[in-house]
Amino acid sequence: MSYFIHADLDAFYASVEQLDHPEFKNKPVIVGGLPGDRRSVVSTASYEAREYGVHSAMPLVQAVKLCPDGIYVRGNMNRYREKSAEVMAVFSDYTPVFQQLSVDEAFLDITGTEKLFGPPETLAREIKKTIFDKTGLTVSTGLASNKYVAKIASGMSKPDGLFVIPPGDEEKFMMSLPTDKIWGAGKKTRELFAKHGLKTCADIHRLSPEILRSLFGKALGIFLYRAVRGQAAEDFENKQENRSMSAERTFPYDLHDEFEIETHLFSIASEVFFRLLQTNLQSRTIIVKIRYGEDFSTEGGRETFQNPLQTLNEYYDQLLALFHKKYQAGRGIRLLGTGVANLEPKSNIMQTELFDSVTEKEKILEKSILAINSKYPKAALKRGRLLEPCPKGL
DNA sequence: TCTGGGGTCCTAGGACCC
DNA sequence: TCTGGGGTCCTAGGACCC
Repeated sequence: MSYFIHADLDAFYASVEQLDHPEFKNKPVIVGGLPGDRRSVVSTASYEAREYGVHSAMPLVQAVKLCPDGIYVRGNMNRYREKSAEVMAVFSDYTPVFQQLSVDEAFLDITGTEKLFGPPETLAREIKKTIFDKTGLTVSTGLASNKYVAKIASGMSKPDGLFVIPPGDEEKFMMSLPTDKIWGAGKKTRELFAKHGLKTCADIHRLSPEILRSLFGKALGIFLYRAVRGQAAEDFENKQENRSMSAERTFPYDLHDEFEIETHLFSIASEVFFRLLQTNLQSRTIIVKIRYGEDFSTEGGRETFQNPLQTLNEYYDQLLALFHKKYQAGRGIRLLGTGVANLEPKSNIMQTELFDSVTEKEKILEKSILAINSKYPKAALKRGRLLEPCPKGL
């Protein structure tokens, strides 16, 4: 028999803030921005703040209206990652087979640990206690025979709970749930459920695979068929990683000025390229993303090349060309983004042959400049080329 | 309400080749 | 002439997750 725990930290960012600032304890803490920040969104609300109706993804201005006396902070990802690492280290003390899903949740495969740690439920309680003792954070947990059901169970144990689904009860448990508990069916799919009068998982359970496929499409249809039977565990078993890398920025006021637009494009591209350099990956595809202010519409563009990108100069050249191909000149820009895709492990085979020594020197120089820029971000914003080609004969 | 940022996967259609 | 089918690669947009 297999056993999985899904563990999910409660109101993670807000809890870390309360931990680091004891005066925030038992107060409504909202992470995501300061009152007055335009176009921000709530990232995490403490349970005290949720009493006011504040929740994740809510526009910050609305949160301020609901909870004017809340404690607002922009947040500090580095600190949250640090705390996350402490938690993950505890998990790995109990099982080597654990899968981190995001900064605040993980699956633990505890199959076969009974001799060491006792029955699964006992172990789940011990893990919760250890996390709290060592990090001061509370964690919601679900225990089941597969990951999917464990994930749903942990969601129902919030906050600071443990929800156990005994082996054999997976299908019965799923059937008892309303459709909005299905992990993997979001807003649009729930609208479809409503349209077809599907209120509970049992309603979906009655539909044949063929009907599900015709209503929801191939992949989603099959997924739903399995999900309501408590069998959808393999769906995220082999999630591919490192397929793309991107950065984007929403501006408090729409951009119109070309110089400003290009400056931001360069700055965002530098950030992506620097992150790419810190991996052993390379990319042949660049992506641009533009969101217009007036109607919130978003457009993308992408281009794939024969050979992997070598330098930031090259990346920025191509990006700028692609941007101007897609941009509807004159419209105000709310968001700019760029990224690289088709990531693959770096191969050094062709490089020395295909690329001349100028490119090699350029790469080395760029690398050190980007490293300096990341250390002193104030000095980093610089439009145009990082390095101009050396004029001939000088 | 006026809608972040960083990801993954799916769908549909076009281009191209055999 | 007036048009198959499979495979692969690519693009654009969208759904979803945390």
